Amino acid sequence: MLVEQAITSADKLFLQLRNDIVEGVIPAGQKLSEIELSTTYQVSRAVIREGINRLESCHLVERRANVGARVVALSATGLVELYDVRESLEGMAARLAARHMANDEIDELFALLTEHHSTAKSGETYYQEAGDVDFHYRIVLGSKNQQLIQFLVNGIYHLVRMYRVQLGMAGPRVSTAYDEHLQIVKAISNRDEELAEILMRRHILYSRNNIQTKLSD
Amino acid sequence: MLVEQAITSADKLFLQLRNDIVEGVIPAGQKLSEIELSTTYQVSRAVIREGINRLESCHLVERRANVGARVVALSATGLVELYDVRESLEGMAARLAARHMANDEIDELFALLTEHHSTAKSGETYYQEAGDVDFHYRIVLGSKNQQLIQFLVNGIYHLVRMYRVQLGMAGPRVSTAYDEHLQIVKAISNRDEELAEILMRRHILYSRNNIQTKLSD
DNA sequence: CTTGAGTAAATTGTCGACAATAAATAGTGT
DNA sequence: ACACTATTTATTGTCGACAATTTACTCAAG
Repeated sequence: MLVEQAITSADKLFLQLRNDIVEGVIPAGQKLSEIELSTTYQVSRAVIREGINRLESCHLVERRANVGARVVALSATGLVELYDVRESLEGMAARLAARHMANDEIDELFALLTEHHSTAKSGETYYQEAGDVDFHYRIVLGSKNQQLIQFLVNGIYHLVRMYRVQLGMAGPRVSTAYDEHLQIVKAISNRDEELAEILMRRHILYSRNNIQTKLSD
Repeated sequence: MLVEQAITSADKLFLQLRNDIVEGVIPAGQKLSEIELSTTYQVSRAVIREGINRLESCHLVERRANVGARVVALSATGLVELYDVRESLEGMAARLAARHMANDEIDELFALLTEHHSTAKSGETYYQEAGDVDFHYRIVLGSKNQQLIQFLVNGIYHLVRMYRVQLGMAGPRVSTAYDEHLQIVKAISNRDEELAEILMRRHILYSRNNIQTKLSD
């Protein structure tokens, strides 16, 4: 996993706040008061503002001039919209991965899948979700497209996780996902760009539909 | 066109800096010294830092802790990578536009195309590029996907423009683009999502290839 | 001449105070 | 009681100064 190391205190604050927001410690829609945060975290307002600015770049908070920042309000619509973006970008990532991934990277991917599969059968849902994240993460990195990597890893993934945690739909659909993952890796292994993209898009579309029906209840 | 109005002085500075960077007044790779900028623009360093932070969210500058910010270094690779991302996202935008655009919006789009076409025949290259931007812009808005709109309009479009200006390839391929635009709008008008996406992706792929060959010289 | 440690200069990070703006409250007239 | 205005309060925006860090420079040793 990519390690983001904090250098300045603004870095630390940013990472902590991002985690707190993504994991739901700070709930959606909540106002982020600069004064309040500066007293709780024992740093000056300049540091807080710096941190909030970065959260804004991740689309995790929204600011209005002279009013303040709030954690983004989440809605079923927003999550579904996000999945459309994911479908498009990760589909492209799978296509590029089929073009650019090294052979040994693909081998590792196969190994990872079987390992996750055996762990999943023992019923540990935590590892299931972690495995899913890891899988998508490697495909994205395999695209070798820095712009794409940047958008997905530093932006969209945190957003998706926040939505899923707060809407109470963490870690669904893991049992069926394994086979879909396997087919994708096979397509990449065969250097079949077209199929890799199609399968990845379907895979994410299924998740989208799954979420949409769950939200109807 | 969407009007971004500046409220605070940090807003004004951000918009000005962004424009200067995108239009090449501030060249790629240049260091953005906080002290220097604060003297030239006659504002405090806090305002400068705020502005630079926002430029960072647009991926127009890169910062390193305790070192400073520089305008992103551009390369042929980077531009091509960006076009892959565009292909994916705008393809999805065209698909969603075919699903969600209102009939009168589509009519306006047709009208816009013929108008731009007649203007272009008089040979005004400025309007050609503006027309192209306008066209893509409307498709993206027609997707009604706020996440997608956000990513493209506030992020990628500025980046693409910067790359194109600085690599000296503003406004190419306008003559052939008209027909491609027309076919896309027809597909949207027929509510043919699949075709709309395919045509948009091809359209952007052609631009990508065009740029790639030009960069080889 | 090159390499390295050590020092000096310049730049960024952080802080607390003040100014400007928006929200909340109190007061007045109808 | 209601609507509207004036005032107060709280929050964000901006500023200049200081601390921490990096970079540039000096100088001595090999």
